[in-house]
Amino acid sequence: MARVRIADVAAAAGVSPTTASHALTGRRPVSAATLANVRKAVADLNYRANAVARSLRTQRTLAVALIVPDITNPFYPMVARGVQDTISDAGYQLIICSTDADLARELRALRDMVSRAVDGMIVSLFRASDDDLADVAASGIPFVMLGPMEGPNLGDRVMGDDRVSVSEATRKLLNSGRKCIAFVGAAQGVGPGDSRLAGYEDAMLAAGVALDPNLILRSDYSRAGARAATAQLVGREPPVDAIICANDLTAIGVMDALKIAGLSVPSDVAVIGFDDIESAALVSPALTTVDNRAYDKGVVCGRILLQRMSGEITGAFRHIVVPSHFVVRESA
Amino acid sequence: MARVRIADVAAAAGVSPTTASHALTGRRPVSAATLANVRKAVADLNYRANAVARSLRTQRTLAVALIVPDITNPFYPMVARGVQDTISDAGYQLIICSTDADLARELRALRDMVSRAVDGMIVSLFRASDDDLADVAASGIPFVMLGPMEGPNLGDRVMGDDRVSVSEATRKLLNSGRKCIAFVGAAQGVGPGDSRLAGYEDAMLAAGVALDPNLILRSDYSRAGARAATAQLVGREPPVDAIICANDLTAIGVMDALKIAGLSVPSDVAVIGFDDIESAALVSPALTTVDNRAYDKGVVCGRILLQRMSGEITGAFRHIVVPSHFVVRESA
DNA sequence: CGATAGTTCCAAATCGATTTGTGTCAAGCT
DNA sequence: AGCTTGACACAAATCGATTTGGAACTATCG
Repeated sequence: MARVRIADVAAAAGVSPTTASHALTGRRPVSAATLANVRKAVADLNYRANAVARSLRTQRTLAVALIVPDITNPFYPMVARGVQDTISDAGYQLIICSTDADLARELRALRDMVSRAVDGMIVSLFRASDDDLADVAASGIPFVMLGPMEGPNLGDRVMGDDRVSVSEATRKLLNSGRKCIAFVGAAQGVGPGDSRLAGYEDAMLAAGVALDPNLILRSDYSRAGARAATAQLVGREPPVDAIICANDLTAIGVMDALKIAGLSVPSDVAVIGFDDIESAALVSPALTTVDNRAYDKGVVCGRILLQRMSGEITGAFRHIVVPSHFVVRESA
Repeated sequence: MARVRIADVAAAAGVSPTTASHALTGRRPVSAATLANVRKAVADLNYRANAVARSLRTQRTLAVALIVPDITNPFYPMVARGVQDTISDAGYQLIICSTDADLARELRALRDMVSRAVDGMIVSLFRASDDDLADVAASGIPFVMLGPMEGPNLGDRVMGDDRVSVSEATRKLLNSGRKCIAFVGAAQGVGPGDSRLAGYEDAMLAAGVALDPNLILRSDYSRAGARAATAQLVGREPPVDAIICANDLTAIGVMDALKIAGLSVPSDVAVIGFDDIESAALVSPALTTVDNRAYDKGVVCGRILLQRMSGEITGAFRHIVVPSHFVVRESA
């Protein structure tokens, strides 16, 4: 129960703590006999170095923090997996903090991770302001921002090309002969909805179609919210024959409403989502959507962070775009 | 960039580090004037206590580790949320480690968390053996096991009543007149499938129905696997008129196969899943299933751990069962 | 043989906080 | 006045590892 210290190991091996440390870390050479003795003592006593003490001395924790708005949103676990697969070979542990998209919790997580002296951070914030990130930057801990948000140039940034990919999806609908295309999104400034709406607008304008504000609805990324919003779209003249949605849950809610209204997808109305969550392939008709490449984004974040932490790259912050894939299924 | 230490704060406030520490921790009283000076110095210098140094001295990290097989399985993020909501008020940070149900990673995570001296652990293991947990127990760190697995009495345990609830679900099918009920599960010893199968068997035997080995299929918890397995069930005589599944994904795969075979759910065949994942409500027909209460299990784990860490409970380990809910939708 | 280089090991300093032991001073009480 | 008590501040020890600066000892070589 009483923890074994390196001094105990050293005593058992008949050497000084210094030598035991050198034997275990390989920082300086020790004789083969000493090495064997120390190894044996470690095994006999079941010694595990105290990472807290080591970190204090070495000024490294071998830990990377991932701060996300909501771990139950399937996007983030997939990001986490990408990060972990990337950094764990270099010996880093991933610490995941979920903040519930709550400002106080976001701030607390940021402060706490700085205080715990993690070696690097990957942050995806919904509410925190630039000043809060400035605090992190001031601490000298390298960090990567994940998400579409604009912001100060305080660290590296990894983002999707939401705007471009939604624009392309919209163009495809136009090319396939859809005439009246609506967009169901989120309140302004909340999450990634704005850039997706911008993509929709880009494509419409590029095709010479005037934007109709009545075809742009605000929702809240939820299935129920989308269902309610869609009610406003049915029965219009000319009839809406395609709907672009800010995310997959919205698209599923839209399809609920269409079914209730007696419209069939995709023959009457085409529907396109965003994210490619697992459910997208499960609903009927299966959802045509845009894969946001969560895993790959995690990998990219992990890689940049590794390079920053090792000093391999310094100076100017990178802005890396991870392009999305269009996933064609049945709904469009 | 150079980190601010408490000595710097003390200097700025014109007191000794000792006094600064007392002012900040409240461990001993200080004069109002001193307190104000120290607070001001903290604000001016933007001081954040180094948690590593503090942990070394206090022998507490205020961190709890959650070790799970796969963070992308929606069950575990929900558990994480329950844990976090429970422990964060007490000042604990949650550290989530995903092990990919890989033995080497499970061991590494266990060792690493012991080495990092977390104050408590919640572990859900797929592969690791009892000895490995014995190491954790030997370290004196309290831990809670989450999952249905049998095992040594080394720590507190939180589990579902999978067997009972599947048994009840099966009984309901029998009561509603289903005659030929199959079970699609997983390979023996992998995950929670065994106890669910046992529940199926309990109900069948209790109803005086002999078990037919041909009605018990092994799959792998995946949609595709279940689809393939189900092929063996169609066209039998007497026809299978109900299928109990080890989890929801399996159930969804089963429904895929039934649709292909031209059978309708639930009129020809009733289907029941387990877990109540988000997709369960999204598929068509919506899946009747058993809610495994991930969030509540997280809360229970967190509560027990808090009590152990505070010394509020000691001695004999608890075995807590979190009963499941039957969720009736359209498929049965 | 003496100088030099190379091994091998140890004592002590260090990381940055908290905690213990002690001293000082002023107020309260007999 | 003398004694006790409490408030307040500081110096030094402490947590458990790593790292620095030598010391001791052994080979090698001219």
